[in-house]
Amino acid sequence: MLSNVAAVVFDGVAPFELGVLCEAWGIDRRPQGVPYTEFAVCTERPGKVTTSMGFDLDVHHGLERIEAADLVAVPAMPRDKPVPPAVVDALQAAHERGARIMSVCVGAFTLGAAGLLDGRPCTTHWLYSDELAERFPLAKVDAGVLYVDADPVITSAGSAAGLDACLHLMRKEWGARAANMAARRMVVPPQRDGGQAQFVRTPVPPSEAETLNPLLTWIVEHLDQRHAVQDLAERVHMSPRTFARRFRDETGTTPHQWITQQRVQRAEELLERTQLPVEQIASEVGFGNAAALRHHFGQIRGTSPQAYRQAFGDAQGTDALC
DNA sequence: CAGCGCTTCCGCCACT
DNA sequence: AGAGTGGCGGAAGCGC
Repeated sequence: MLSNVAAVVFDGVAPFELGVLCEAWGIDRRPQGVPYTEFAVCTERPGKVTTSMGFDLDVHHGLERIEAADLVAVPAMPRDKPVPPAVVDALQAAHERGARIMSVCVGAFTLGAAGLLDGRPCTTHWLYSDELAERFPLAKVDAGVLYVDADPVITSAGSAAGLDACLHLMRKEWGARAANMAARRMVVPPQRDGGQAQFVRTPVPPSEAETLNPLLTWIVEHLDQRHAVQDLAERVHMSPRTFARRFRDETGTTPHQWITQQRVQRAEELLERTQLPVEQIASEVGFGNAAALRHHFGQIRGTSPQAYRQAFGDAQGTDALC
């Protein structure tokens, strides 16, 4: 269930991280075929809430709004100030009744204060991961990833990684097509995988010519073919060694892993919108056989292609929007 | 699911 | 000196 989202804020909230949540959950994208979520921002005492950027919010809802939410979202808030006890109580109550809780960036500290990270794998902005581990010794902090889905508790890394976590949740609940559509409306790349490294060295490459982007889109357009690292390196006139390094710098993964992810992603789309047999989908996305597809699909998505099609497949085959 | 041959990845180092 | 490159080899991972 994912139809009602509440974002919790208190004084000093970071506007960008809150904005990420508003953008992800607060916009009606039903015309694009994305399920609707009721969304509200709430706080202990409705009214003025200060932000970290020198302007204030006027929040209309109190913490009781959380009771209706199946997802409680926590943006980045001051980690050096005590979390209001009422917020702690509300988070714990939400967790106990089975709601999902997600945090963005240092919002993880708020979850930690509510004891929600104890014994769970989690992450936060790489700058603060040591501090998080120190202050919440029972939390299993992984500093190197974009987000961690320890359902029902999802934590994400710095700022924009929150969006990746949101898209991940949409994909999980609504399927790849709805998630891709939402991503498209937000004009962000469809989805980065959670395990992707936080520390991407060249997040904004200087210019098209100095980038692997053209190669990446070429690969995606020719997914059905085999792609050896050596050939790819030649295509961009680099030695295999340099190519591998540049690839990691720009994407945060290795060529092989990246391609596998793309293949699974494409397979998802085909499972959703076509009736093609798994065998044929496997070969269209570049897996040698159906077993290979099943293997990687299971690894990355945690289900089988068949089960995925059951859950998200479009029996009518109508596909006007994508 | 095991085993085998091949590819990939990464640390190290020498060279521009 | 310092940054980027590329070859090498071993371990891990992959496809079949």
